Amino acid sequence: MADIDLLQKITSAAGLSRYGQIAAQLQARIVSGDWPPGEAIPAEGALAKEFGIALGTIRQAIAVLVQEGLLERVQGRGTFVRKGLSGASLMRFFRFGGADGATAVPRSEILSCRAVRLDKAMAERFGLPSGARGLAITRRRWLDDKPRLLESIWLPLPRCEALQQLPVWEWGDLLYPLLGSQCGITVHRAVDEVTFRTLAHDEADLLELPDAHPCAVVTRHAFDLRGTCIEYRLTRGDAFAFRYTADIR
Amino acid sequence: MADIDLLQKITSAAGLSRYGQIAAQLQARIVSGDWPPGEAIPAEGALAKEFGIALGTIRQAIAVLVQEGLLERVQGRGTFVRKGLSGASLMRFFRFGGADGATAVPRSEILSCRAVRLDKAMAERFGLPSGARGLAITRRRWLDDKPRLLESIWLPLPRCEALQQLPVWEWGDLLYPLLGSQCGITVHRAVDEVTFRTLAHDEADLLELPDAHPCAVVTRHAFDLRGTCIEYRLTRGDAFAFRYTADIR
DNA sequence: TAGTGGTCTAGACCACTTG
DNA sequence: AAGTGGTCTAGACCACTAC
Repeated sequence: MADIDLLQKITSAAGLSRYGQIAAQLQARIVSGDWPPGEAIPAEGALAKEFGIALGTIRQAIAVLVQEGLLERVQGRGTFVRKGLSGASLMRFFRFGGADGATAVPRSEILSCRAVRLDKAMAERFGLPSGARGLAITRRRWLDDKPRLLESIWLPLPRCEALQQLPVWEWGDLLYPLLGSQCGITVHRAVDEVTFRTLAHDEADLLELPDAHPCAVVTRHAFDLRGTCIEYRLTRGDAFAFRYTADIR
Repeated sequence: MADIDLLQKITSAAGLSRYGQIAAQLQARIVSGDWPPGEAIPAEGALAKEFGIALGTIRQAIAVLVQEGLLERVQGRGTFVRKGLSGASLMRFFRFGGADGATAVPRSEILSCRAVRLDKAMAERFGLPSGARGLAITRRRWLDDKPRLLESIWLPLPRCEALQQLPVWEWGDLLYPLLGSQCGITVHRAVDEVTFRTLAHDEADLLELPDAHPCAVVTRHAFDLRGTCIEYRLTRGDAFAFRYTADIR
């Protein structure tokens, strides 16, 4: 009992509750790949026994990671490591044509893909030194046989080197599953910023829209399980197809 | 014990856990005004005793309402009914000029305010019969001595009747605190939908922007504690001042 | 010092899923 | 039937806030 009290005081001094510490340890195992995405983690009872804590406490730790979106609980089946984002989530911002336009995956056409020197700002995003190398990709996305979105994507090297080996016609329509299978990167979180401007000449040409047509610009930072930025993306689409819903409080 | 088991079975049959039921009862007291916004609710121990349940269960019930945004817990002080939205939250979508533009409250200029017959769609939003009366308000909002936003607001009558009695020059810059003080309505949730279009002649005039200038349109449905829609608002602003950040997962 | 919420324990039984 | 998470109990002590 005295041991437990002492331990409690030490952890409190460190600024973390017991379940907070446990949550951090569980997170470490997920991040390290010890428990891969889609797999079940050990049962509550087993974990409680392993850490030498009560059931309620391990449940609290798990609840933290569920809240963070790292874990998913399913009654009767177990607790699972969440798979990464599908990547189709960018379409949340646009509604093109048909009724099922929201769910359909637009076809991807790679316009260019080459290794480049990252400028200072871009390298900093990826936590790399200035002048580090990256992959610069230009992509056009089609829906209903019409060009809908224009994307400029930057990825850090050498982390995404495997992509260079794979011919672009084998990439498929979604980047994130590709990052998972080829580079072992799970995209766990993305932050999108929306602004608005008019299209440049070349952009308008590629999107088959009039010159200086209004467009919505979505700037995305995507992060892996560790919280490291692993993608910077600039998406442009017809402003008049933009539609977004926000729920406040 | 047998009583408790029986009760458990009945409640399960009803599809609600014990803490779910308790949460519903607490919510009812909040909605009814029994526990007004900003006030503390009784302590956990007192509630547990009143409902004849364990501490952990009442805590779970409270957690539900915290998650819904109805309650707020503060260690050492108590659990409080959350006050409604301030109404300034619409500025989340726009960044005008200065650094503190995000926090500043724009000055409100009421252009018109009159009682009208609501059309079918509008009456349905408010849960009123077709042809019911409502208040139609046009408002222009200023920041840095420039017109920034144009708002068309509809409110249900007779719920908001008190507003008609008050001269518009005494309304102040924020609508929601006014709805609280004059009509006893707490705005607890809002759903905003963003689209883009170009300005009509009259709109461009009022915003001192060129004709057919691109604009962002925010369509808002606001709801009270009961979940009833109590405001429909259409806000228009310069598209080039639009900026919004979304965090995915 | 008294009262509040925050953390933690060591059990019990229930509901759901799978084999 | 066995294993999982979901609900609930009846306590204990700690950290924070206010008087």
